[in-house]
Amino acid sequence: MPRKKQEEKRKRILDAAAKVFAGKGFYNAKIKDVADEAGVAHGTVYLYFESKDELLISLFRESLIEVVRYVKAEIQKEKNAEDKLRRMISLQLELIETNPDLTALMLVELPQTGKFLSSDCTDELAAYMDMIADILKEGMAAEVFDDSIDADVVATVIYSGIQGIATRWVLEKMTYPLKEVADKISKTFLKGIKPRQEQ
Amino acid sequence: MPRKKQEEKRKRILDAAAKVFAGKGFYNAKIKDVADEAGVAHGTVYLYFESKDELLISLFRESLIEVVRYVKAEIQKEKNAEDKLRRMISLQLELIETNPDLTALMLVELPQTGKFLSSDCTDELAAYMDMIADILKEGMAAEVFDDSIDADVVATVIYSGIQGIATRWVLEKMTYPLKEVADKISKTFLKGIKPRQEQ
Amino acid sequence: MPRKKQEEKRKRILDAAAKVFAGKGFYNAKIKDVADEAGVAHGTVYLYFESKDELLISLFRESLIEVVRYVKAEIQKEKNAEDKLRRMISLQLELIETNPDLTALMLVELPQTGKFLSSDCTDELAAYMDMIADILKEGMAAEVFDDSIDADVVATVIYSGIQGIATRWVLEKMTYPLKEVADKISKTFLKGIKPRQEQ
Amino acid sequence: MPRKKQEEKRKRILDAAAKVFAGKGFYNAKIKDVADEAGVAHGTVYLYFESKDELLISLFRESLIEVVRYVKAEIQKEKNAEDKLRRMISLQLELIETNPDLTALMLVELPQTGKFLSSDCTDELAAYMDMIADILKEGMAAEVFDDSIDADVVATVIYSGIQGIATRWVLEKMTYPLKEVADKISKTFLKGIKPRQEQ
DNA sequence: AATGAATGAGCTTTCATTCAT
DNA sequence: TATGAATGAAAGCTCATTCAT
Repeated sequence: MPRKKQEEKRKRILDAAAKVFAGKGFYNAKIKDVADEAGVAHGTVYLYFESKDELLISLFRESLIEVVRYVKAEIQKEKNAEDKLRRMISLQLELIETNPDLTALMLVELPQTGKFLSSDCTDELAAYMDMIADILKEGMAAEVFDDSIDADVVATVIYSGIQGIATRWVLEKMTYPLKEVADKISKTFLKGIKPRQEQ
Repeated sequence: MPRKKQEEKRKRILDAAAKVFAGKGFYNAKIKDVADEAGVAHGTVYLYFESKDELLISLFRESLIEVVRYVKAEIQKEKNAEDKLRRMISLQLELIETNPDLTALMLVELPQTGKFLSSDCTDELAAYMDMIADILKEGMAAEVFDDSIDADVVATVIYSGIQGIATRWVLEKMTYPLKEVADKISKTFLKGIKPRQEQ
Repeated sequence: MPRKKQEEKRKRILDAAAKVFAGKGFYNAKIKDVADEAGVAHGTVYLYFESKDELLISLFRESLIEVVRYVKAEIQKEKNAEDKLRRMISLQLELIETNPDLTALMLVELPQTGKFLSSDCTDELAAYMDMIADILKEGMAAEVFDDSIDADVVATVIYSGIQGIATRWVLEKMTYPLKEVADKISKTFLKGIKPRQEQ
Repeated sequence: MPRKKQEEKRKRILDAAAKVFAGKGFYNAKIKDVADEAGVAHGTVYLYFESKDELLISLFRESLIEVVRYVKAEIQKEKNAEDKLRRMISLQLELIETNPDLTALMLVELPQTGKFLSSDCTDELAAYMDMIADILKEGMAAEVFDDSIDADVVATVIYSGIQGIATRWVLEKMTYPLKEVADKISKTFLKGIKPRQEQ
């Protein structure tokens, strides 16, 4: 089988895994379910992935890598830290809206699994968090952000806040559009909830 | 057997479950593990809980109820919305520091499980979120908080932000004290990350 | 506790066992079910019977002994073998109608159990079969029964035939009265199904 | 795997189940026992049968269907009702002699189970009983059987009588040949046990 | 490479039995 | 005696993984 075909099948299995794992949870999902969804025999999954665990980890890692790369690229286009932050938040929510399966999975299974599977995708997650922290630090340096904040703490809070909104959106009926929520989040973090004179 | 003794054993099993489920994850934990930790035979667990699932759900629900009751009571003691919010954040982190097992479980298993087990503990979670939203609304009415914010969205972001910090703390080595982090979080949400003249 | 009370409780448990075992089958019935039905704690059952198996065996043996004694006594009152046979068949069906629980149990569980539990109630069953064979032999000696028949074989066929009718009656809705069936059975065995001149 | 091979393995499991269930009783037999006897892993049993219960039911139903078909076919070859009845009794005992496992199972487990498992094999059993009743009715119409008999009752008695003999044969050492017993049974039912002039 | 029949480790759960009260 | 909480052996069943085809 040509390299191309192979890669394609691998991708099909990964996509199926995202859908199935997101739909019924990693532990409730059977390899057979994933194989069926991908349209292959369940034995075939083992030609591409070592184990069920490895399938999940691969899914996490590769998705995260892709997301980080994409978001980083998009952010470079913005001039200043504030716009970068706004764009990042907005992008993140867009991704969630576009790939709810993968998102649900990350939100719901990654913490679960990340802790117990010996996964290296922690690195990728850290990379993402670092990206946010970097934006913050850039802003602090440029004095558009308060230089007394703790970049790591705030980065974590921002990342988790977005995830929390996403979780709610996913667990509820996924009805309302997330775009308008992005502005509310950005505003919350940028200006805080206490009123300011100058605004 | 006296009622007292019975309740005590039930509690012991719940505590053991919190520890074991937090330690190895719900799906990796065996009923035998919980029983051993509680110092009872594994059959005994089934005298107090219908099934492994019900054990987890009970653990979630009862813990959440207790936490919500406690935090609500504490918050009443504060005069204004800003202090209530600070106190709430601070309390939440204290609780996390005091009961890392339970916290880890909530952070890591609740999303996982909440989605797939037909649990009613969603109600309790909603109650918590509502409590935060209520503080925000009170502050908006008193004009100490910006009245243009969306209380539900911000409540979710705050709640998730705290959880995110907690997750990081739990997944990392749980070394540094969370108390000082509380102030950083409060400040982030109250003042935002953009500098202000008046401060 | 007086001897009298003790015996009464033992009897209550046996009766409960008959009802419960007949109702859901020996293997599906729990000791708890029997205890509940008897109105005692389930631990109490073990004060009167060694084990669940022994409870069943006791039930079988004691009931069989009682039945054999009763039927034998009744039969003595009849003068000739033919009347004895008729009476035996009739009595047997009456007993079935009066104690459907016990009967169902004997029909349904005795074969099952008789084979696998090391039970001595085989003796009692043999005693019953012997009683029938004795009637037949008596009739053969008195030349009211054909002396070419094999008493053991015919006794078995008669006994089983009655049980078969009873089984059907029990498994169906137990509606129609068994009495009239008794005559049909007697006639079948006495005269056969081929027409006779003299009748 | 070819259809043929699959069917063969299914058959092997059914045969093993007949042997094992007959040998130790359904409830005492473990799936592992059946699997071992069939020479497969215990998980394999579940590839062919939904559950232990379903295995038993399948065994009953399929065996009964086969027996009924075979006996019916054989009986057609006989001209008159009397010969048909003799042949039926004789065939039945032959089958018992040839397949003691299956027979023991039917005798011992079918009543037990038929009552508690929601089985449709009652239909098959009824078909068998009907077949006997049909022979009787045919004889009654042709006036070779007494037209005052109740075909259903007599059919039940005959069927049960044969089973009773079989049970005894199975529970005892299965030594003597059943063939000669067949004649005794036939004679019992045809001529009755009371002597006749014409014979 | 792909298949899916077969495997068997390992789990949850049940319930007969025990024994402290 | 009577109770019922506690025990733990044991069994049914699942499903990730393997491997002959």
